[in-house]
Amino acid sequence: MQGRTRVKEALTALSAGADMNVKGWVRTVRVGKEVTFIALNDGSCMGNLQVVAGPDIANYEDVCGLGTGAAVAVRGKLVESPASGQKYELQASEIEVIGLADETYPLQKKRHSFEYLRTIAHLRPRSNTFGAVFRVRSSLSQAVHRFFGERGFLCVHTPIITANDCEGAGEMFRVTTLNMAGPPLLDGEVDYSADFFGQATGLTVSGQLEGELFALAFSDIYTFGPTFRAENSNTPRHAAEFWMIEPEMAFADLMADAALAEEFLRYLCRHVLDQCREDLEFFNQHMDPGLIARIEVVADASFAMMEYGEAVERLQAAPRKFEFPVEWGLDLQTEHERYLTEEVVGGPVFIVNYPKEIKAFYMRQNDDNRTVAAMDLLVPKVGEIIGGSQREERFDLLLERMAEVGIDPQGLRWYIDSRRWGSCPHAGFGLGFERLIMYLTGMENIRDVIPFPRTPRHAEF
RNA sequence: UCCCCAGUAGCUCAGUCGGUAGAGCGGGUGGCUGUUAACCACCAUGUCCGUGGUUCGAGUCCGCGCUGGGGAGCCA
Repeated sequence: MQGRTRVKEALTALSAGADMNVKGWVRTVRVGKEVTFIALNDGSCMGNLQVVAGPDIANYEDVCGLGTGAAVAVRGKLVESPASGQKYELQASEIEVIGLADETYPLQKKRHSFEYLRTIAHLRPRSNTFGAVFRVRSSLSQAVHRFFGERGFLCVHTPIITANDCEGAGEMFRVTTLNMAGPPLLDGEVDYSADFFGQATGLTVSGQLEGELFALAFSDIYTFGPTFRAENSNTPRHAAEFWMIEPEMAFADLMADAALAEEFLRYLCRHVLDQCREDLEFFNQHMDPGLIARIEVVADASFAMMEYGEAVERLQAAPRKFEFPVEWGLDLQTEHERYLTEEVVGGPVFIVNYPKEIKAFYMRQNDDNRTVAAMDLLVPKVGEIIGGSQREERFDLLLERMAEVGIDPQGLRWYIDSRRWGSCPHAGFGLGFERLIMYLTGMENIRDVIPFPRTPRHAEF
């Protein structure tokens, strides 16, 4: 007998009777005089395989002494379980102890706080919750690529190291090989012309600008990669390193953009409902009792759409007080967004056509001269989950807008060139991957949906 | 960065009016059992975050610092 059978395959076998090898980590051991039970997990699914060992196996004493966390290989026969609680169990004929775990193993067979588990991020994937989180994360990641692949979108890997420092999308991490203790100086300032790239560089805060260039060659593209923000944000929704999905479509306007965002989000909801059911039920039971119902609503509903101007009117007419003022021209706060999606609409809603003063320079100016073709998708419990826009494709207007907000066109010559030759209407959006995972699992802290999260003062592991 | 809350056994927490510290889980030992994060009995657990102060006496009150969490801002 060769190979290794995964716990998931064993538990879902069509019938009992097969001999198999199963390898994994011990979750609990229950020792008896005549028989010992081991709950074995290999990460392939939420459930454990019950291994039954009798005194007849060679190293029965060692097996009885196993602790939570040990790695073992079990050879045995899959049999119908005589007791309730599981359909099958593995009647062991041989148990090899591969890696011991003594009583100092930090994961106990009890509930731990998420705060504590963050301090042992190297071990928490062996817990039920984090097993489920990272199975869902992996499955969603693959679903993202499948969604775009099925629709003919080109996957583009935009650069991680960049010299764009004028996107205004947040503070950048500096990338340098200069000696920090004594950098070369020019007129009292650090001389980046002596640096590795001959100029100041940092980690990307967005792949959008490069993505646009590829959309103007391949029509429909997307990026899915890491993004870095050096903001000192201490909240459950922000990390210094996170993953972002940014599709971009040529010959598309804001409505086409919103249509894609809606199709995309509904596809991903349907995906976890169909493909991650066991893990989702775990979250629904332990984390967020309304989770599955909420995802089902989004998977089936069509999303509402509301003009920014109407949103402001609705907020001003709201029978409740907000902490922050509501007035045409001001940005919507989290409390406003949640009121709109939870109370006014009761489901996902696009807010479109924002005042140009509160949005980025690359968004397309509308004919009213005071709004831009921007959209935010708001969902209950989270607020903004997708932000996108139609881009300003008109050369003169783009330059005009850059001058207004004080961006030096020289640093973005390559971007402006795309409007010089063969420019066309195009649109795209950005979705924070971790926020999607939070939305679809009910996990409430971004640090608990990233394997080894990076936040201010935290880069361990 | 601002505001609020918390820090006590390996983990989760209790600790009253200021009087030298407890429970559950985990661990150890034994018992029992086709068991289900088993059950029963016994045993051991401590820089009460650090620091300075008030006090006869501080886990408890006060100042400062550190760490963690929540809210806000920034945003995805």
